[in-house]
Amino acid sequence: MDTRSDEEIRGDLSYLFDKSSQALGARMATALSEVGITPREYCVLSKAGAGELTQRELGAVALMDKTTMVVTLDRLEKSGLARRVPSPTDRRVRIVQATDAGVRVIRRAKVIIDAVYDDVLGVLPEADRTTLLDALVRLVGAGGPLGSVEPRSSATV
Amino acid sequence: MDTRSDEEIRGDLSYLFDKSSQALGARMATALSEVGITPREYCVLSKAGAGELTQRELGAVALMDKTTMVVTLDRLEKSGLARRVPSPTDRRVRIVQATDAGVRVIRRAKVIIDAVYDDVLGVLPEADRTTLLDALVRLVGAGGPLGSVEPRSSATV
DNA sequence: TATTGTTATACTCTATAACTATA
DNA sequence: TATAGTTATAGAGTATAACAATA
Repeated sequence: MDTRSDEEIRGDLSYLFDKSSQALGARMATALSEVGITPREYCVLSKAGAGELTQRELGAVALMDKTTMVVTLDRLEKSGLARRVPSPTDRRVRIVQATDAGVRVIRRAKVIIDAVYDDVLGVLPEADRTTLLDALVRLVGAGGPLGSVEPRSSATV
Repeated sequence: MDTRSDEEIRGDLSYLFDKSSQALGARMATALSEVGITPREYCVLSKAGAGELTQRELGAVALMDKTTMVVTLDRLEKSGLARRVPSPTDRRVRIVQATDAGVRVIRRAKVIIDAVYDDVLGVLPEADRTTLLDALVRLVGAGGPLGSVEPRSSATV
């Protein structure tokens, strides 16, 4: 598909990141379809777990809009993997829980995901793998050039 | 925004790639807006150059659908950065050329892009930077686990 | 008056299908 | 019959605004 040489794409950081993200996402979607969920559904379902979080909190953790959360949960509920439980203390909010079937799916999905990671990273020598992951965390993590801005203390502003 | 620790996100390769791609894309879009083009427009315009490629060929090189190419070129033409020239040999096809203004914009954009790359990768020690880029090329390049499949010789099939 | 979750709506990006004009 | 480019359209994904129920 790509007609450029390895040397050419090495200088195109945007392409390297975009392609990595897109290709891994596609692989993951294919692999997870075996257990009948999408990567986004796994993200939500695995964070919901036993059920401590409200829809709003879950949206905050999974970095998605509350309206996106609604449609995601609609699908998870329809396929019997999650349920919305009314909060006993606040009748506005709903706690999200993975069902028993949902917990089983998460467990199987986790195995699949780890296998894909191993398969992808397996082409790299152990030392390079460590450097790659550490470098990405450095770039993307708090304070990094691609991470969210650290909330400064008001004194520095 | 992200409430997880560095140790947690280190195990989430999908997140690392997605966030890298998304955050760099956002930074790049902001930086390039200074010269009035989007990353996608830069991609097309820089590959068009003096004008050797048809719309279809340009779409193949830039990895985008011909209908996406149409709207991208419509915008580039409207802002005076590219033009469609009828091919002298085939009246169906159109050669895409960057205008003089387009060439100037590409040149300025290239400086901006390199500055962003330097700024982002600058937080890494030189050795780690090399390992990171080499590793990504290995993963994404031809034959890698996230790359396009090499067309095998018919003998091996 | 503010908040949770829902619905309706719109916007972007991208792709599919149908069309035209050529070959 | 096939191809280059265009148009129309539809599908994801995501976001904004208005709304109902509740605080």
